[in-house]
Amino acid sequence: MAKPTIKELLAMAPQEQSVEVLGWVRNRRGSKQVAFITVNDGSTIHNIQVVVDLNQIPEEQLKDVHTGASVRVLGKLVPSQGSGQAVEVQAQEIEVLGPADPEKYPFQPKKHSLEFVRENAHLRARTTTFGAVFRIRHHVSYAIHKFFHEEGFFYVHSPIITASDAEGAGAMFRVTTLDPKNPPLTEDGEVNFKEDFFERPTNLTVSGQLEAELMALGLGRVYTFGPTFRAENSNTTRHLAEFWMIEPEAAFYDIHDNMDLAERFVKYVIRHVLEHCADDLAFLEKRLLDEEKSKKQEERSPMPLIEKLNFVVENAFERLTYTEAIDILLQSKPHKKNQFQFPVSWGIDLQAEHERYLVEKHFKKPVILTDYPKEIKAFYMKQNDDGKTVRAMDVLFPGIGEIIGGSQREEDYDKLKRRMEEVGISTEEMWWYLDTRRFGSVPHSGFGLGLERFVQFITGMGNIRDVIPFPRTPGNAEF
RNA sequence: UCCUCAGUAGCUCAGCUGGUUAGAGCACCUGACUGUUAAUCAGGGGGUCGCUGGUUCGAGCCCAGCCUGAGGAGCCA
Repeated sequence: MAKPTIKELLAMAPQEQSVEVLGWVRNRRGSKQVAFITVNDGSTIHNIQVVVDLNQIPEEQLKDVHTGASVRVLGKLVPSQGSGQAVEVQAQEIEVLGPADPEKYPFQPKKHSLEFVRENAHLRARTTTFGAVFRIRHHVSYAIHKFFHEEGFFYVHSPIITASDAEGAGAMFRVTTLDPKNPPLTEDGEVNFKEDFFERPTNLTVSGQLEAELMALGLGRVYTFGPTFRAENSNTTRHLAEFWMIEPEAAFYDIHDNMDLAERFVKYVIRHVLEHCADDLAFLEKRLLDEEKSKKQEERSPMPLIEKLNFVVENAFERLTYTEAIDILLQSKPHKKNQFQFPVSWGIDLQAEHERYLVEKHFKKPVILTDYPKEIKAFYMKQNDDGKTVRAMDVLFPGIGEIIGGSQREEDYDKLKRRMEEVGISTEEMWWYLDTRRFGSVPHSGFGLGLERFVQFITGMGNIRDVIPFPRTPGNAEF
């Protein structure tokens, strides 16, 4: 039999059978006669209680049993005499595999601030909160693959190193093997990338979308799921320099198919987590409620975490155009009372305060905005007949803002080429992208979803650095 | 990058208008306790008050610069 995890041990019927417990000590307490050790192995949020009769187990075996130590316990699985758990392990032998000096181990059996735990990111998988978050992150990732597979989408691996710097999605990390102190120069005194590894400038990808489009125009329905890099100097609770993005792309999908897909997708994944991570969600919900006790009434969430997730699953997303959204904002109280920091008018890029008003105050549910002015959106989006707007769609969520950004793509070769020239994107370097519109072009659509923002929404974690194991942010790449 | 706030024991924090030897809870160590649930009770050890400079008879507290962190904004997913 495979070694049972604590999750499996807790589910067994206690019949005084011999069991082995492997895990990390969370806490130890007790009296002269008996000691209680709570052990966790990460398989579940629940701990198993090991009971030690001090008349039978030599003191020597217990002296290194401190919070943080790893242990192997041999014992019998019995019904618990205490009220906090159904089963427990009556210890017969305890071995400390790796001691943890209690003077130096950073975590204690008490509540720590997220800032402190974040500074100990190398050990934080051992905490209750982060165990729950990372188990949920796994289930989210699994449900994403499951959803797309069931919908007939193929998982494609887009490149991480790209030569294209035309995607316009922000500052990029240069990839080079040149000596930074002494790079080869051209006659003009510029760095000569002809001598670099790829014989041209290359960067880490900021999006797999363009490659996903190439694959979709052949495989039909595809999605990417991989790391993405942005060298922006962003210091917020919603930005990372390295994050994971999911980008489906589907041939013969128009903007409405795209919206339907996005809504189905989000609901499917949340439903999966509700079904499979109930214990972790319950803990995170309680944690959030405790945290919010110290906040003002108006800053508290309108509903508890699980209720919020059910609400998203059960209600249709509100769909409206950018133009309709601007009208609502122009009619709104904050606009009339001059309370928006950024004034509202048709053509502006919506600010966080505007999106929050629409999602949190006006509709009180997820919102999909479409048909944005072309000036504030990317070159590849399909142009509407009005000549002013493009078939973009942004899905806005309460608390975190834009969680999905997508569009129907411009499939018309001439329109796409003209737009690229207008905004100054090299049609020569992007010949391969334009080629898909020269040969057998079809309407197609797709979107990008930031995995971490999604996990933030599902777990209720306020800071994006707490939903990725080892966050990369400006000035921060330890661990 | 900009704005705001914060930095006191391993952790969470208190420290009055500048005044003598800087405090509490938790953790740790010692002891007590027949089954605990972040156990409880008694005692003990533990501090470069972020760093540098300044004002002052005297600075944890006031001033300047810097460092680090958090929240908000921009950029976006």
